[in-house]
Amino acid sequence: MSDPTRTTRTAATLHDVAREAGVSLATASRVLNGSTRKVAESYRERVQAAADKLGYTANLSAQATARGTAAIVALLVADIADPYFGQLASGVARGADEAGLVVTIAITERDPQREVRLVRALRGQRPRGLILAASRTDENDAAGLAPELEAFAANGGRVVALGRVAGDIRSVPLDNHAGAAALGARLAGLGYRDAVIVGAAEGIRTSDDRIAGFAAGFGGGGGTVREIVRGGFTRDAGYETGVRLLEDGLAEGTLVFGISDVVAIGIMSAVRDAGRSIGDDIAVAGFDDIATGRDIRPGLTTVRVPLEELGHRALRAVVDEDWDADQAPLPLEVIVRGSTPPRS
Amino acid sequence: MSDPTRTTRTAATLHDVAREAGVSLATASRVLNGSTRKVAESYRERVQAAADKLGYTANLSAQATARGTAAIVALLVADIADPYFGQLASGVARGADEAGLVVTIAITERDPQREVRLVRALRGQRPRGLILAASRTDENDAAGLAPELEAFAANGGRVVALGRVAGDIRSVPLDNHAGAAALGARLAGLGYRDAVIVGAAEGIRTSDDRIAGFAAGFGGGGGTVREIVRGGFTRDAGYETGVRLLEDGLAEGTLVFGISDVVAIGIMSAVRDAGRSIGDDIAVAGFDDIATGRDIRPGLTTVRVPLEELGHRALRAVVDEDWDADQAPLPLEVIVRGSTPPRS
DNA sequence: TTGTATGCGTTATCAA
DNA sequence: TTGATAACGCATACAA
Repeated sequence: MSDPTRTTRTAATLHDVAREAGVSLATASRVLNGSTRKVAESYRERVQAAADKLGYTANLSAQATARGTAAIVALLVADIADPYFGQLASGVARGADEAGLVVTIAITERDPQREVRLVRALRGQRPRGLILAASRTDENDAAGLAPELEAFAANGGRVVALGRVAGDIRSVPLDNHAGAAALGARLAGLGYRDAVIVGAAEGIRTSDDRIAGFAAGFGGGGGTVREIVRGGFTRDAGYETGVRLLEDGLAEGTLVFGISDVVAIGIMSAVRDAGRSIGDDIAVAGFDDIATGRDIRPGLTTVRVPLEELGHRALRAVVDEDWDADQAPLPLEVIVRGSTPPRS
Repeated sequence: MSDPTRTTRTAATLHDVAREAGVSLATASRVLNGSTRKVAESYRERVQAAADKLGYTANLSAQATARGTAAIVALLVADIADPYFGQLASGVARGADEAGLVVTIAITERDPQREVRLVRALRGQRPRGLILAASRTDENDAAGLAPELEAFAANGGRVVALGRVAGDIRSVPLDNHAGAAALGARLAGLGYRDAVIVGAAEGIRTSDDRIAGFAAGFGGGGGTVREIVRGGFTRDAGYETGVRLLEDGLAEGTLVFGISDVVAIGIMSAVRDAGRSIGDDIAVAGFDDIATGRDIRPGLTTVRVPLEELGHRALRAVVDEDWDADQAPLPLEVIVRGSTPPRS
């Protein structure tokens, strides 16, 4: 304020702070941003005082250029309005906060081409890491995602993917197959004999794994998967698929397994709108255990995925130097609620 | 690859591209990143080819240091796992994508102190703008948010807040009061006479406005607000408050207005868990119209807030040069569903 | 421990 | 139109 050389329209720089404190740029840098603390207490105080007075905030971009890497982690999700990704992002954000990183978020809209473009753009930030939460499909490879990721990794960036992926990529293990198998077995044990699976398009690994797992578990328990229908990953896709299924005729006592809770909830609405009842008439199960599943009646039977924890782990995978690649997958738990009453 | 001076572990720089193309740094910069296009076509092509070959991606940090501002918009939300903020963020992300901006997200956890810290940290990115979606409370001012925002604005950053705020701040108008009043009037018209309001802590403007509006509308229609209870903004807060209300005794035919859908849904669960029924016994209404409200039965009566659009507008407010400060607030629409059946 | 000087990848000014 | 070159704000190797 007393310094006429500084205009109000420019944020205080480290230079300003150093001058104000009467020390060198290097010293100011060390006390304010440096990690190795070797500055005399008197200087330290003066610099701090000057920084406070000037309202100094380190210019992260400049820091990043100087250091060659930014304190950023980029998160790619299919749709941030989807509670699945919301909870996941929540865990990522928490971890980032702990690690002193800023989270940059990008929406793929489940478009592989778009995803590649986004990765390319995000690379420009030179983020510490890239977390891919979006469903990886075979199409992605066709769209040229792999080389982009490799380039990023080659430059010192860390790529973390949910579920397993090939290449030089860390991944947070999540055994969709086992979880779905446990669900299928449990429901077979409850007496269900006929099931329809509403999945996403073929090639989406999460969907494929869950379908295969459920079929295995349900079949192993004596049930039969009558049909596998392909829809999308959204609530509306679930609803529409549900409507179609009902039009084609769905016998009483049939179990419909939606590939995710969001889809399952869409199916439930379709069932109700068709005048059928959930549970004794048409049973519905999902996967993920999003909050809504607890609040609807009957409650949605599902497999609990610790999404927040999953996001947090993904972030740790970016940050941790000694990351254990062979860690145990996060525990999945079958939760039976009213949407699949015991069938005698 | 054929160039031995470039190691694999370093991303291609503009310098590399220029050298590869046999042009100057300046020229390369102009064709690749500059806006004013005045480069000979032959050069342009050569530069592009070189960039493609080398897999060049502009270093956004360096760009930001040079330009003094980053192509970033920072978004502050209370909780990204909350569908309210999820949808909002979705709109922001869409707008950012259109404007060529990257979205940085930070979670305030509804902690004013934390919010101030975050704003401070985000300022370091020198983002183009800052969108405050978190509920602004009077405490914020006490925690010193205002000076931080002013400093940001003084340095050319744009602050956008949801709802109205004081100072040199753009805001996306949202008439919570009017929306809640319309809801109250409508419900009074349906025959409800006694209501309890479950709000958030005093000082949270969104909550205060909705409470006041509802009271006005409901009272104007001949109803009486029996009680105003203070809880939180979460589903669990709604649930707990609901439990307490029921324990204290809630007469049949009472209408409970939750300050947001999330809260209202918590209340509904509490009502059901207490063995009471939603609708004819205890009626419940919310605000926001999140997706879940459509999928539960009975459906949740609410006020529809175009959240995605709200987020998009917030981003436009950051970007647009000719922003109309006096634009009409987004239209809010009362949606009556089964949770508030007509009462004769 | 402190300061000087150089570099980080871009942009932008100013000559050519 | 194109090309040197000086910023941009900060980190850091090296010298003092």
